[in-house]
Amino acid sequence: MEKLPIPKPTVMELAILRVLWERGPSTVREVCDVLDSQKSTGYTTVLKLLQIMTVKGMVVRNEEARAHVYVARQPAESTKRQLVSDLVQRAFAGSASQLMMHALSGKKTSRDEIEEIRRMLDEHERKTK
Amino acid sequence: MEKLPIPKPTVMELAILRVLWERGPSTVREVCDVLDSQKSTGYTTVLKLLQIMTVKGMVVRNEEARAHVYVARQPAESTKRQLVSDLVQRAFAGSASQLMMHALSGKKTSRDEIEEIRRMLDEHERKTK
DNA sequence: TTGGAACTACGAAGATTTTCGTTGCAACTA
DNA sequence: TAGTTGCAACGAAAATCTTCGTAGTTCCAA
Repeated sequence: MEKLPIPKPTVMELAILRVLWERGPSTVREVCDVLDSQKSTGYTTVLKLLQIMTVKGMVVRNEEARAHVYVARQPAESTKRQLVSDLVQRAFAGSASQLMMHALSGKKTSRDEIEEIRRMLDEHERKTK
Repeated sequence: MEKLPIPKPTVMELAILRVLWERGPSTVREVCDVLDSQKSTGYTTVLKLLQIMTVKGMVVRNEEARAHVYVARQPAESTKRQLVSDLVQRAFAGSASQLMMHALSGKKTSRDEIEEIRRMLDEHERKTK
């Protein structure tokens, strides 16, 4: 009954995944505490979300301890790639440069950040040569 | 009763906006035909969406003709900027370079596209100097 | 051993988004 | 004029996503 393609995370699911990526394996309580520091989120709400995410295959959990420990099943990288790719398709007709243009025109992109992007372009070109 | 901040378009709303941006002022029928070429979408579905978008202030319509003519109220640029900004915040903690990195690691970005991005970076740096 | 604290499971309410059936009207046509 | 077609309006169903109340368990401490 495995559905291989893990669906794109919803807004709340992504918020939870970010906590798991950052903290590593975490209990509902731990995820909840982090989220609460940004936006009040009820305990059972987070629990429910994690249960749903388990069914969707986004996370797996270790039930040995009384408080189950959840782990993101996909690494941050591939999920983020999926999100970007989705937006690029839906809003920019597949054009990465268009995406970049609009990212830059947004608020503050520091000089350092621009330099960082250049480094990435070099890197990327070197790798795919 | 004007709510100035136009909300972020949903998936379907964005699809419709893209048609309006591309075609310019269009009737429901025209939008519908374009959308249908990608994914079957019922006429009344598109009509309803456009009515909702009118209430939200995303589009305005000219009711002179029997078939109302809809126009996007925000230019493509600002809406796309909003979408990118939203993703950058939600998935990349505000880092444009992280966004870029994941965009590059996605599909195969052509050499030309990379060059194009470099040009944009130069441009952007020159402008904000 | 009893009571409370911390958890999971579950269902269902709320909120949002998407889809569509129906109705009524206006314009066209045979 | 009677029938047909195209359109707007509307309501409500369907599909998602988010939130939370309640019930049942387990564990610990007094």
